[in-house]
Amino acid sequence: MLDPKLIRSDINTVAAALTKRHYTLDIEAFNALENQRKSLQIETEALQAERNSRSKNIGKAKAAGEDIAPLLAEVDDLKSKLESAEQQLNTLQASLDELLQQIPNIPDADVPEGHSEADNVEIQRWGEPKAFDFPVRDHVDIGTSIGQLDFDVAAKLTGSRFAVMHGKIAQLHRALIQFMLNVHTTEHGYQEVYVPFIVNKDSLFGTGQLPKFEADLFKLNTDAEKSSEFYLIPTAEVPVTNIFRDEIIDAAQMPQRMVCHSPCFRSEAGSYGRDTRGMIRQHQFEKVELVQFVRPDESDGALEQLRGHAQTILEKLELPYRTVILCGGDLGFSAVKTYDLEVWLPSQDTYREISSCSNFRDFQARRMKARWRNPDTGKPELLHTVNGSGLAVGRTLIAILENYQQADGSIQIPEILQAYMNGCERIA
RNA sequence: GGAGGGGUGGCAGAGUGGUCGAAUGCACCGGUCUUGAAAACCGGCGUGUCGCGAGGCACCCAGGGUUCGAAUCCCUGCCCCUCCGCCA
Repeated sequence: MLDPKLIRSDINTVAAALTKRHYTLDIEAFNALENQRKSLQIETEALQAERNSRSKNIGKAKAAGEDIAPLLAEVDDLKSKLESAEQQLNTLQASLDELLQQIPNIPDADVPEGHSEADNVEIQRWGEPKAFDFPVRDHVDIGTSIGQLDFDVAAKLTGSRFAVMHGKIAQLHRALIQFMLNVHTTEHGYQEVYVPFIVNKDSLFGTGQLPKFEADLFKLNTDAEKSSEFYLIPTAEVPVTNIFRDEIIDAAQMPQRMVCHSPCFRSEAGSYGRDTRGMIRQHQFEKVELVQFVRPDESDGALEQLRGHAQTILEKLELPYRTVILCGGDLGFSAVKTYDLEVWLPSQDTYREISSCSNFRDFQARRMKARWRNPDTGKPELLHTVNGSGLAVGRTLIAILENYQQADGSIQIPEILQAYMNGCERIA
C-alpha cells in the first residue's frame, strides 16, 4: 500500500509515476472520497468528543448524588446523530481503503519504460551457452527416456501440470535444495527458517497477493462454520515476510536475512496454454526463497546484494544466465524494482526466468505494519522488504538436465553438486 | 474429539460500568550523586489517526450488541494454557 498522506498531498505526482506501469489512478474518484472523508471525520469526532464529555458529566453528577434525568434527556438526540455519522464514515473509509489497496507500488526511477516482457532490459550476461554436437533434447525427453521423470503418472495421481520424479532425478532435486540452503546460510549470512505452507488471508494481504490476485491461489475448503480461510502458499515469501507483521524490530536486530525452502502452489489461472509441456510451469514446485528486512536507506543496496546471492547459485552450478530489469509494464504489483535472472535453456534456444528479485520498499511493510525502531527518532517506522528466489528448484533441475545432457542420453552432474549426490557424477 | 481456565503497554501484573489510555513492579531513556561503575533518588517512557496549532478521536485479541457511558456486561469468532482421549 502506498502512503495515504503522499497521495493526499501530491496525487498528481503519484499518478504520473504510476503511468510507467500503465496504471491510471482515478484522481477524481480519490479526491471526491477523500474530501468527504475529511469533513465526515471531523464531524464524527466532534460528536464523539461531545458524547464523551457529557457522559463524564453524568458520571460526576451521579457520584455527587444529583438528579441525572435532565442530563440524560439532553444527550438523547446526540446518540442517533453520532450513530449515523459513524456509520457513514465507516462506509466511506471502507471504500477509500479498497481504492487505496488496489493501487500498485510506484516504480523506481531505474525501471525502464515498456509494456511487456519484450521490453525488459538485459543488464548482464554470464557464461557461454554450450555448443552441442548432437540434437538437443528438452528435459521431458531427457528425463522420461531414462524413466526418472513421469508426467503421465502425475496426471493419473492428480491432473495436469504436476510431475513425478524417480531415482537419481529425485535425488538431484533434493540435492539442489540442500546445496542452495547451504550456500545461503554459510556464505551469504541468511538464517534458515521453516514455516507453515498454509496461510490465512491476513498474511496474503500483507504481501500483496490479496485481494487482487485470489485467482492465482489454491484456496482450501475449510469448515464453512469457521471464519478462517486458508490458502496454500504461492511462495515462501508470504509466510516468511509476515513473520514481522504487527511487529516492531529493534534496530540492533536489523537487517534480518532469512532463507526458506518450501513448496509453492499456484493455480496459474491466467496461463493456460503457456508452457504446457514439461515442468516449466507447474501447480506445485519447490523454491528456496531469500527474504530481507532492512532499514529504509538500505533496501536499494540490499536488492543488489540479494540478486548477487541468487546469481552465485547459477555461477556455482555453471549455468549460463542473463539478468534483466523488468520494465514498468511487467513489474509486479508490490515491487518498485525487479530483476529477473534467466537461465539458458538449450531446448528453447533462449533464456527463461529462474529467479525474480524485488525491492518492495515500505509497500508490504505498510500493509503488514512491519516496523523497526529508528534509534535517531526513537519512533517505530516502516521497514523495507526485499526478496528473491535463490532459486526456483524445479527450473534449476530443468536447466541442469538440458545444459548437462550428453550424446548418450545421460546427464552429467555439476561438480559442486556431486558431494550432495554421494559422489554421483552422472545420471543415466 | 471431550472438560476446564485464559488473552490488558517491551515484559510481569492490577483493574468487573463513570474522573481509566489504564495502578504497581521490572526493563529502557535522561538527570543528581560518584574518580568510574553499582546502589539510591528525581524526571521521562504505548500505538495509530485528524488538525497549522491548542488539542481532539480511536485502540485493553477480533467483530457485533447492551448503555448517556464498556478494558469491565452479552453474543460470535480467533488464539493460548491445563487435563482426558486419539495420533506421525
